[in-house]
Amino acid sequence: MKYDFQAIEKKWQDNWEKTKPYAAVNGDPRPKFYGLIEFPYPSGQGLHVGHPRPFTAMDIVCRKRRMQGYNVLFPIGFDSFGLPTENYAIKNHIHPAIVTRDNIKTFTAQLKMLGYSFDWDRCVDTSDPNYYKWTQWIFLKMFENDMAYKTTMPVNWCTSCKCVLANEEVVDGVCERCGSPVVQKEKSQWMLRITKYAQRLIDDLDDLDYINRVKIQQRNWIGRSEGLELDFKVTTGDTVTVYTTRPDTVFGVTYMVISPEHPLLEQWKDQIQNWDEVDAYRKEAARKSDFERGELNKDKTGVCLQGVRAVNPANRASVPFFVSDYVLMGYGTGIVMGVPGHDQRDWDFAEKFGLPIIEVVAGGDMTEAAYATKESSIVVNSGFLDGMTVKDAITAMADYAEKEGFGRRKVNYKLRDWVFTRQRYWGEPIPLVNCKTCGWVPIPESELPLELPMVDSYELTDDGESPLSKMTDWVNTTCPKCGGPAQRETDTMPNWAGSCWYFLRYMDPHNDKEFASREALEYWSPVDWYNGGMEHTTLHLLYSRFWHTFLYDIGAVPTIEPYQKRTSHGMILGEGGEKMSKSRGNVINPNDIVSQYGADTMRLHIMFIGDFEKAVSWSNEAVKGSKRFLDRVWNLGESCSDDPAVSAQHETLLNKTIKKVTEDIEELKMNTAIAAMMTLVNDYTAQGCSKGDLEQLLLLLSPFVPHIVEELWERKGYAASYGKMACQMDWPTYDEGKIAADTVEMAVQVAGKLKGTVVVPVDSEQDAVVEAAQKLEKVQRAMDGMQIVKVIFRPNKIVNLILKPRA
RNA sequence: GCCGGUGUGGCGGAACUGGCAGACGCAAGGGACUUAAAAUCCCUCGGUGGCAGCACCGUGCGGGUUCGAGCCCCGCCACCGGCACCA
Repeated sequence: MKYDFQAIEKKWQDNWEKTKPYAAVNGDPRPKFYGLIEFPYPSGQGLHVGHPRPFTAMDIVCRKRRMQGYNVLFPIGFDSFGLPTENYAIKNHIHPAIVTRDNIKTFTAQLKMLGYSFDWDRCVDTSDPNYYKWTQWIFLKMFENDMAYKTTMPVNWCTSCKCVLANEEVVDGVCERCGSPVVQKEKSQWMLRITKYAQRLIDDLDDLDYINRVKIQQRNWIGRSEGLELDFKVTTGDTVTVYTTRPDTVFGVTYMVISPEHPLLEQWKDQIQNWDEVDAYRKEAARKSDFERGELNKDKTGVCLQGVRAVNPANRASVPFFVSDYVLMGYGTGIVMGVPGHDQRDWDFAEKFGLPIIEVVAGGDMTEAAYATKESSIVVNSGFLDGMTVKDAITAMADYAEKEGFGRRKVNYKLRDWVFTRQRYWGEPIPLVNCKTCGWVPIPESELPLELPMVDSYELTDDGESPLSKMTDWVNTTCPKCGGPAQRETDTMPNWAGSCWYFLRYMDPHNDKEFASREALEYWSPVDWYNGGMEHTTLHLLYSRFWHTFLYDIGAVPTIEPYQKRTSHGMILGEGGEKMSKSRGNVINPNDIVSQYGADTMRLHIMFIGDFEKAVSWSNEAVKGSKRFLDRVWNLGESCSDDPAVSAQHETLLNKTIKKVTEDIEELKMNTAIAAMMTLVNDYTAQGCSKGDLEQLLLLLSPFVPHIVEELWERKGYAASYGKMACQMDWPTYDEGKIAADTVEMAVQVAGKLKGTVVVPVDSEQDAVVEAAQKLEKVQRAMDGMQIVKVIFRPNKIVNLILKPRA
């Protein structure tokens, strides 16, 4: 017998809409639980099958928490600024605000259709001026605290679209949209000093319950390294500084290299005898994109600076100076010491330019390749360092350099400051004006939000300036400080801005005095459990940790870290295990699954499909199994007896199942939790069940498949007798005593090979089990002509008989 | 190259702390019901040999530790994700 899921799901969704059983209550005396999912970008394609995976998982966790007595905040919103909407708007000549409004409508309907227990009254939308007012406010706080600054830097420029592209829009060196080459172009940009927080963003990870790969990826991205800054005297009369993590190899320096972008080159112009050649090389390097420089990295290029030499501070040797693009301006000092013996890049360079290669750590073959040393390798050819291990020599050289005054210990990070501006329309306006006399001046807080003007054309300009730059009425304003003429900043914030703090707004979404009240922040902070995609680990997750730590420093939020726990889900792939994409035609639309099988089946199946953390491929065929399971549950409602007690025959399995489901949900092992419930249902179906048995099952199922559960809960009269919906009941508890059976089945092995099992009383002694085991036919056969020399015995688990031939 | 991760039936996946490999589901085959089909229900379902009892083999490959290894150790291979001239 099939159930009418369409009618049932509609009925309960309407009910929840009216009765709001999932509303979070600020200041409630119950313990709080804040569960968070990454709010979706409301794209024109609507909800993707990838969304329900994390959403359903957290919905289950939150529904269970409510049943466990928590005051749960499980909010939803929309991250609605961004490029796809803007591009769609350009193509179809519809204003992005309208596109966004329509898309949010679609998303809202789809999310409600899946029965999530969101508190819809707290919904936020990052492109709503009431929201981005506070995004701008936080930016102004950053500006006030010297965390935002403007600088000129190269950006990606599409030669065909004549516009600036975000890094994410550059794929393999070409424009994602038109396939034209992307080149670098200098532009003035607002930057955020995330590097100031590099160390804290590493250190504060220690106390957080993040899955390990997230922590590792963030640490690697920040890229802390400990080393030494070393000063080298140069024949130009200057002293240059290099950064090295390997001061033990200073005696192996045979040349120096400076980055083509280094400003010092310009200063040395008159002393470089082959300046024309050097200058040509610089210009060539400038033309290359980062991508080309990276791609062509195998073949080293460079030019020797004629007339410039450096002196090795360790051994007074004079070494040549080169310019080469394998040295990056953005890391360290833009100058490196060349140690070809122990760095493969330096080795390649030395080979190409015929430079000497000195072995300073024993163990390798310098004619073949650089020798990658270990901490325990021994230093040679290095004066006072000779005979030391690499590890000791690093310390010894650092001490020596500091004592002699030509070096300092130094920590470096790979993390760069955050380029915070986009030359686009559909983003938060930056609330600053540029005044000839006062410089950059923030607009007064009372004028926030600085709203995006409605422009006639939000299309891109030829010169790469933001579409806002053409809005002269809007651009030209007066300086808030001196009252003189001034211009507004016309770039907007990147799409990561709004998501940096949205979880704070959920705590107090309608507040028009502050981004959230102190009481709300103190009550709900921090987010207890945040689930999201691995692809956001070094972007959104890191950015929002940075903002939050900054907000803590200025006293705006009560905790240092925003999220106590972070988990991550795997991707849903198409049928063949390939990424879902329009071009492959393998995109699964959740709508189709819901209309064919119902929301409960969709929810159940997306959880049952596999290990939550791993990528899985979707199978339309397999969905049927989940539907069949729900049909069987429905049938139990028709067939169960009226007995309100849990029946003895199901007691053990039921208690085991409650334990399994209770524990598995906490580890997001929804697949095994569901498997356990399937086993229970199979047992109920085969042996029949009572109303009491069914009641417990429904409570367990309630977070997973809420619609069918509420319907059965009502029909079978539980709702009437308790006066509550199933989702408002207490979570079922289990009794360990009822899980433990009187007897246990133990494995019997002979010489490690399984021969059978014996059923014995729990906690049987070794002798009794061995005796029982020897009665097994297979054991007897194996023992023919043998005697027992040893018995391995693990109570209630296994007995293993070790035999040898009878003498 | 570096850092993570993964590898188990035809498929998705289970397996506690080293203790009965393959739970649960899909597909497949056989049967029941049906005029028939769908749905539902029952049975089989890692491989090889055998009518069968049963025997042997089996968790990417090669070694090792152990009474016992999918799980631990050493050495490989393949795939996935991230970073990548970061000195």
